[in-house]
Amino acid sequence: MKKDSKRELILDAAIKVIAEKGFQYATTVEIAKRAGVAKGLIHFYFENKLDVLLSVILLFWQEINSANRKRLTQYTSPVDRLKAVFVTFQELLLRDERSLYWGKVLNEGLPQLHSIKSDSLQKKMQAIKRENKKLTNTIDTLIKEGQEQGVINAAVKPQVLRLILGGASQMLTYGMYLDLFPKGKIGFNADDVRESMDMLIDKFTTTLSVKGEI
Amino acid sequence: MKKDSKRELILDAAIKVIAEKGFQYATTVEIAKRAGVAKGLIHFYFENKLDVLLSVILLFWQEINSANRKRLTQYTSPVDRLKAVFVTFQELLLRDERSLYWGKVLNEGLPQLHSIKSDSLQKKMQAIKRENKKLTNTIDTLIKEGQEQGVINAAVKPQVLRLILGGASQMLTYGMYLDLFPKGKIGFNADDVRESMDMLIDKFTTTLSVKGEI
Amino acid sequence: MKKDSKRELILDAAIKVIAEKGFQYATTVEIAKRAGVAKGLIHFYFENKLDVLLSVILLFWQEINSANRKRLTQYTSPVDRLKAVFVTFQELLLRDERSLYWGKVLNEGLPQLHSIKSDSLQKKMQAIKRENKKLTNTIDTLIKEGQEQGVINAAVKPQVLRLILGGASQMLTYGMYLDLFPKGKIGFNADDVRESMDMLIDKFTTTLSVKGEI
Amino acid sequence: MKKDSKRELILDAAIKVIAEKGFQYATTVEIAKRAGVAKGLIHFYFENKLDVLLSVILLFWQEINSANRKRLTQYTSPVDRLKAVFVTFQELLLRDERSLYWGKVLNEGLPQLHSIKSDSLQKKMQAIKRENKKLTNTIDTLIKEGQEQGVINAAVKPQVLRLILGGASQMLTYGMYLDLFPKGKIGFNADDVRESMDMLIDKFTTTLSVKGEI
DNA sequence: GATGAATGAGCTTTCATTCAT
DNA sequence: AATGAATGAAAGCTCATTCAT
Repeated sequence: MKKDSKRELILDAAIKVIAEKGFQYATTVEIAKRAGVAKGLIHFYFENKLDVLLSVILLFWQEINSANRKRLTQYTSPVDRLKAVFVTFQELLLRDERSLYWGKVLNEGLPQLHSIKSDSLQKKMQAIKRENKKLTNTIDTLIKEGQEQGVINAAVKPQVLRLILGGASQMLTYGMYLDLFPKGKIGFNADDVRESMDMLIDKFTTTLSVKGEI
Repeated sequence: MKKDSKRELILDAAIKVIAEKGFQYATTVEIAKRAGVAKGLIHFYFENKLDVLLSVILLFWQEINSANRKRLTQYTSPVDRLKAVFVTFQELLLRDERSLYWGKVLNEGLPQLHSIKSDSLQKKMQAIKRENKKLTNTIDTLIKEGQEQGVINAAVKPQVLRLILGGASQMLTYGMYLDLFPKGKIGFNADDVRESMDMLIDKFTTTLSVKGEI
Repeated sequence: MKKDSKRELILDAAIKVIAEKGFQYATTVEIAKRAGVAKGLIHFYFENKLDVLLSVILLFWQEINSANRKRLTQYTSPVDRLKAVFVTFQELLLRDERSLYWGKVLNEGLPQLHSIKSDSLQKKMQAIKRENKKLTNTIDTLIKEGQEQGVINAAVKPQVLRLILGGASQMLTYGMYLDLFPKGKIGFNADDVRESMDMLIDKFTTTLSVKGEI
Repeated sequence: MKKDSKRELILDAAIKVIAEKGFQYATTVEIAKRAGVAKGLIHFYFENKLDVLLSVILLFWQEINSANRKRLTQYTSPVDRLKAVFVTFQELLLRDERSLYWGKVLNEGLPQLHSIKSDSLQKKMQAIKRENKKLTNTIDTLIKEGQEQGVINAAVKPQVLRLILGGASQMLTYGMYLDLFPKGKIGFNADDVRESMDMLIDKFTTTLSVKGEI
């Protein structure tokens, strides 16, 4: 940890600068300045600027999957577990200021695989996709299980429901990010986000005996 | 129309290149090449590269508000009108291939206002924000009306519901965009998107006398 | 004159724009705009932008030599004629506002001959040098005659005296040019310039009987 | 000195290229090539191309004022001190080849202050004007003192005499500059220049009890 | 490990010039 | 004669990356 402290300073600075300026407009000079290290050091710890971005993103997906692994063991019903996934997502992003920037960074499109020459970066990209797919599969599987058990509306295609929930979750979190800045006061807080996501998932479930329209 | 054909070629090319590469990686050279014009012509019709981006975005919001103005007169109930807003959104984006790119371009973060020096671009930014606000206000107002009339769940804050619907809509449309490319087959089509949005909105309404779970 | 009116408008505009911005920063767009004609018309009347500059300069030297031809016939003594040359110079430059700009344009260095490819421009350059040489020769000859007649200090090399008189004349005129602009009020006027040049020349002459140190 | 060697190489190269081509035709590529460095390095040491020009000019005026400060303590009479100012000027310019280029660079018109956006360049311009004013004031003051003591012709306005002397000095030096190039052999040398300036100043003085022609 | 001077490919932008109308 | 849309060479400048210290 002492050993890697500079590397972490760079990653921390990179998340913020990339979130604020976007990947291309985030310059190595500014990242280094924000991290309090010399410009050259970035290329000591990372292959190149893209490597920094990929490292930031991979770290996020690894953390989210790792957090999910722990949390999902606590629930058994598909609906509770589905809610838990999004709670994990929100918790990770709302943990601290730095994490909130992550939500913005993830919006940065990943570069086309074929445009990456370096082998090690190719592998890092594959790792990111694998982690990403892991979460996607988790969600889709939970939805399907819920539909088979008759507690989730079977009329909705799993991937469509995933996109609805993911889109809503992302948008609400993005709202939290904007709230960091004075201009963008949005009128709701982290608790509202959590409740709203739970409520949204409930719209697609019939966990209790029966209940209205689903 | 003949007069502005080259200008439109540039805008069309810009939408695609920006959607594929992102604004920052979209070079003027490539936009010009794709439009089949000399690169100098871009700066004849536009102040600079940013002006091209802003022009594309402004055009979109103007078209969407204009389409809404027409469509909303056809409905009276807040719920129907709310659905109509998102139908307009989907229709505009699914109209043709070019439009689909728009959804991607809109994800490009707008530059910080204070970083724009030029007066005319400042004005263009203001115009975009105005059009954007117009849509936002329309949606929020419809939700509030629905809540006052008791047909939309009053427990959800209007701006939260707007973000949920907007996020879902955007994510589903983005899925359609990915479908353009061989790799990303997503397993649902434009009709699915429309139905899903209607269904999602219905989750928050009690159009029928039945109150159900809302 | 009606025939060439547009050509003259362009030359007039060019003098001012070049004086204000310098030759390179004087754009054809601005020259055309100031002249009230279309940009393309410049290339109808002139081979290229350099041709405009050379035409402006050639015109000046032709006018000055032509004015000298007339004026010099009115005087016989070398000293009077020498003074007359500089009076012509001042008069031409102080004739009107446009002329004053000339003084500034003349400061623009002439391009290296070998960098001019076009034959016709090569010829125009030669013509300018010829006109320039004509004036130089006139001055040097007058000084030599004065020295031979014992009325001009023979200790000064003719070309040195020419440079002294030319430098002083140019500097004083340049002061008048600066006076056009609010900031540069210089505290002397056209009459002061004329008197000063006469006085300066007198310093090097013994026109009267004898008189002190010369 | 080792530290700044590249920066000085750039300044040296810039002086020459600007003198030969004029500021506007002096390209950063050529300055870099002549200095033997990469073109990017220019923008490492200087804000932009204009900054290079301003730095060159400021350096000159600082050197001239500094040299004057030392030299002027050696003389007491206004006339001797006035001559000394121009000797300093000549000496600085004739010190080595590089210095001679300075005379040409100084002829480049300074850009209009209001066209400079950058704060630091605004300050550099102010510094140049201050140094310039310092020399101007020195000369004008010496002339006035001489006039009050009755040794300099009181009929000439100080600023007019300054322009006469300055113009002559500049023109003679410019002649020396042309002598660098094969084509322009001018027939006088550095000693001629110095003597001529002394002689010119003497024309306006009555150092000896004799009043002579003044 | 850490620094920052130095590099140069690649970008946006300018603008003289052309040419169809 | 006159226009101005269109061209493209060439410029200034940025910034990821390298490397001697």
